[in-house]
Amino acid sequence: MTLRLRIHPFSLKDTLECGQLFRFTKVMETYIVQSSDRIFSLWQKGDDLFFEGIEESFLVRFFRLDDDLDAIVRDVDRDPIIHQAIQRYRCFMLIRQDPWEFLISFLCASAKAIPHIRCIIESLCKSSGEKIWFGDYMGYRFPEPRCIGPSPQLEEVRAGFRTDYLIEASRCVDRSQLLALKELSYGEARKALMNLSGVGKKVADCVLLYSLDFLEAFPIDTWIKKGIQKAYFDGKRVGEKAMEEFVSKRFGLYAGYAQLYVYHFWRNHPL
DNA sequence: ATCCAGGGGGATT
DNA sequence: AATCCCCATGGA
Repeated sequence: MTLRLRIHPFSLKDTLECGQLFRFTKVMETYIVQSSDRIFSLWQKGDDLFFEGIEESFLVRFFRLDDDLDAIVRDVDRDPIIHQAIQRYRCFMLIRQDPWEFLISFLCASAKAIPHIRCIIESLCKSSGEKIWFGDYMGYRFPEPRCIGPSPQLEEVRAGFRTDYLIEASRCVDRSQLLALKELSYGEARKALMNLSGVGKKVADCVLLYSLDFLEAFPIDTWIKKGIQKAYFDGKRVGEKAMEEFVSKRFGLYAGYAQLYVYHFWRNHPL
């Protein structure tokens, strides 16, 4: 059965393909998406989002339609630069993902290009077995905690130096521990995540923002760093600490949404 | 061939 | 705290 949802400023293509989500396949104009234990299909026509294989309530959480985007954008829109980014990139939605899957995915992502990250993750899922069908499309489930260990199959994933990160995370972390981080303050949760090897500030902030509802997290990667320096510091080098303080003061409680907009703004229009 | 890709860890300054 | 180097892999 096909269901429909109206979402106004919304681009399904950009939201799925912008690098926050890795497990999807495009068949014509339809996306088959896998996230946590779900597999479903989506396509967009104008302001209408059509979907199969999933209930509406899942998508409302998935695309964070439960956020008051108008209020968030109003709050974050604090200078001409972010204003411009919002105008063009507001149709990009922040996707709320499963913390375990997201953590492992971003452990694979360091110093990698997006297409290759997708290959590694697909290969990781394939290596852990468990086929799942959606119509005549066959996918693989994401490996559960404790299911990634030293093995020939894992070697075949060819994750390079990231392999040890995956093994340790699989040994030390489960979903309940990750979800429990939601009860902590942003700073405490961030510190806790950074105890894992392979998790520094950037990856910790991504996990907090994209899977644990810490909207104040503002992941700073190489692109953002360059953009902030050029746009806000007249091209001069800025220390990590100073930059963190700047973005937190400038963008406030919903800095994560600001990050989504300026990230794509600076990637697509290098200064 | 050489560089770089949504980084992180460890040592050194 | 800032800077260097290394980590393993594949694509440009």
